[in-house]
Amino acid sequence: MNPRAGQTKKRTRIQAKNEAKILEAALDIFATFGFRGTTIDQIAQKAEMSKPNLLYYFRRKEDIYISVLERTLDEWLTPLTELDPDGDPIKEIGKYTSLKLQMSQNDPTASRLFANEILHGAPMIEHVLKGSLKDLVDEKAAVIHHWVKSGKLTKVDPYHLIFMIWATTQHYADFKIQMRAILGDEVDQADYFEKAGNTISTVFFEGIKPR
Amino acid sequence: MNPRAGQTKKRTRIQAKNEAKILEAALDIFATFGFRGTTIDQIAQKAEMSKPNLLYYFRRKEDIYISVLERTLDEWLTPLTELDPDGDPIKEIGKYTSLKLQMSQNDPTASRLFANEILHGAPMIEHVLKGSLKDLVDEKAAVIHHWVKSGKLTKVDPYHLIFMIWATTQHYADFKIQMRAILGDEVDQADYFEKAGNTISTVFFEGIKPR
DNA sequence: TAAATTCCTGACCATTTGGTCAAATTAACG
DNA sequence: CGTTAATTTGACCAAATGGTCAGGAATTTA
Repeated sequence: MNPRAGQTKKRTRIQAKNEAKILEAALDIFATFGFRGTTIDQIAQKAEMSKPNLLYYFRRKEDIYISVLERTLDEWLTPLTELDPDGDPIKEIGKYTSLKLQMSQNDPTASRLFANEILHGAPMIEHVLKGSLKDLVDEKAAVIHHWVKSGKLTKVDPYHLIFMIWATTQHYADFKIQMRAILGDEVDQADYFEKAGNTISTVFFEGIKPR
Repeated sequence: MNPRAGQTKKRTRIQAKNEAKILEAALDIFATFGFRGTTIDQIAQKAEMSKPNLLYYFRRKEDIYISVLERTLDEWLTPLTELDPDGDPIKEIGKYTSLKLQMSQNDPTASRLFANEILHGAPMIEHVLKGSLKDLVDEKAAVIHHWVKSGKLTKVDPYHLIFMIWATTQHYADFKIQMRAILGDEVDQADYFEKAGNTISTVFFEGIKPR
């Protein structure tokens, strides 16, 4: 019987193993080629199984895509949840930025997957953006707003500050190819992301106008 | 006879009109759905002509895509060329940032088109990135480096500073849907980009650490 | 106006691709 | 071991899609 038909039947070992294998392969392919650019055959090949067998676990291409998105979303939102209202503002924002940059370094596919989805109008995850993401951002924007009010930060709009952090850090995952075209293999060296982090925090904290 | 077969025959009025119509329609569609996500039929419908007629002007889907990319590339690089080595560094970078942000506001499709292309590995424009783009960036990075050396700017890496400017400004085109999900219709108001610009220049110039 | 050229279209084709299905194979279990 | 359920596969289908082509309509040119 099809495993996804019988709601929450007991999950077999084989089932768990194959589903994981599929999702792992799918993340890579979807992140590179987008939803429409990806074929089921590609995923099946990368997951080392036949197409009908893959479709035995996920009935439709869309099901795989949604599963991959959901799986990555949690991980993606975690860093922001850790922004501590009681911590030192500069340190907290520094930690957050650094964490996001690390994610761009260690798991660029996740970033590219979302970039693709959003660029194409976010047809599958719009409700998440308007739901849990918006709630989380609203909450943390309030925290930042409070920091600004109490004079611990320069007067900036909290939302746009968050957008700036997202933009700069995710850029290192999404546009890495452009960076490599300009800087060469340097972008694959170990100290590249360190340099990036230094520049980002210098600009964010001090600004480029000499004091 | 097919207009693209006879190299540089005299361009007809009809030809010029239809080619422009096609490229305009194609920009929109390609920017939204990416190369593989776009069908020739979609472009033909938006350009108000039949598919065979469209293929009379551009023999292959790829030809349209490349034309659209090339057409937008020049416009895209212009602002950076205007960074004046003899101007005031803060003013020059402010002008550049503001110009790029304006482009995200007025022509977000162009930004999305490139984002798509680069996300997918830049298969069509890699040579441009490694060529004229790299040259231009190298040149302007040298200018910024000089500004830093002479103490007119905080000590930052020129390349990463340029990347930061690209990231923050283009984010307002590429991720507008996410912003709208979080902020609502505010993002379509006239003063939204003004607020964005203010935040960006405050952070870039002053930093978020209070003086 | 008549010939030549450009422009346009409906019909058509080959390939790709998402998805199905019956039947074979393997694993699980009493 | 034998029965039952889960897994895998090759063959197949229908729709979508990139692209072709012969010929008709419109436009330019002589």
